[in-house]
Amino acid sequence: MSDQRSQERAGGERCLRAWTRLLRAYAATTRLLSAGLQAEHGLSLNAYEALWVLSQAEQGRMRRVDLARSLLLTPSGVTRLLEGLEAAGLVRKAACPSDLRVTYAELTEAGRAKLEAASCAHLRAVRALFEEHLSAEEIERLAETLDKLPGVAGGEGRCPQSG
Amino acid sequence: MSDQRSQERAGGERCLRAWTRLLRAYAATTRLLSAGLQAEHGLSLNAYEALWVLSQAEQGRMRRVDLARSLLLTPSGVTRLLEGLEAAGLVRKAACPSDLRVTYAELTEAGRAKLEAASCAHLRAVRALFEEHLSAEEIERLAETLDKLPGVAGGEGRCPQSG
DNA sequence: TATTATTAGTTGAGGCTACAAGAATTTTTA
DNA sequence: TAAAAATTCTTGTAGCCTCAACTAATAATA
Repeated sequence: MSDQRSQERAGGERCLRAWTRLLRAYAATTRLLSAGLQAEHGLSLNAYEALWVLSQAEQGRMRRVDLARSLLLTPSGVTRLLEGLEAAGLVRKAACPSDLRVTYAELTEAGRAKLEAASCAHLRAVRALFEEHLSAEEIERLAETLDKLPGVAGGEGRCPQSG
Repeated sequence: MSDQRSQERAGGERCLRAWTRLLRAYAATTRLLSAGLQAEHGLSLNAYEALWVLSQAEQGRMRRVDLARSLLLTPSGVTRLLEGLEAAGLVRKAACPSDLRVTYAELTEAGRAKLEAASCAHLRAVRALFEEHLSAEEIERLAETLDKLPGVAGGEGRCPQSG
């Protein structure tokens, strides 16, 4: 009967529902979208995202640490990811003359070409996924809502290892 | 003409924005929430979810295949996940007399206790994560929207009732 | 300036998950 | 009812990622 208590519980259930949906939405959508990317271009989702982030950066290059923050990976995760991309010739290392600690990750021409080749089909798949099930307003609102969760907005993701 | 084309592009960008937010939201929130669960109870997120799903099932047990669908894991993923939970004594195997192919995953008393012990702090963390950043309506709408994405609602409409 | 703290990045070990292949057991079909 | 197909589950292998520990370089401080 206590109105307050039942409201309490409703809040908990609402959060739990949103949370499990988020987990499932991630699992379901990444499975769908990574399949095509992997089959057609041999790229994982994070590999694609890395190429894309680099392509948006000045001179197509970034410090590896910034790339990590941008992708929400640990520094070691970036090292491993770039290992593959470097082996494939899509990204190369570049030194930073003013700070010998940093190594840039720099998009190669092949990397840019690969990104362009993969983008068309990938973007189409992303659009299909969202637009076939959600209205424009729902999509917009979804992005806005997720943006408010901690660590999601902008490029200012915090590195989990040094936290 | 150009109006239509620019609307086209706006739709693409909207989808892309929602998609990258979803990726980042997953990465950011799972990191936050799994940390506590792992540190305090030695459970991964999927291990917790598995215990929870089992606890909601009749007699605290399910066919492994159904558990896989519910968690959006492959059958092999479930085998490996349950390996750990069985070794920890939280789940046990049980035979199905009517179909010798199936093995049930069955929650043990220790498993139920572990779930109960972990739930309180975990639920609090989930609530904090959402309610500190989103309004009740936003949370509600977020869950509803994600539910419309393919494969999210499918596992079976589990409306969690607080354990 | 010498020392200490911070930052950038890599490496080894290990966890989690998928995929492919295979074994055991129904179920379907001809 | 025998053969084919489908279902349930496990195992080997491999990819991707994290954490802990480490090196190297820079910044801050006494």
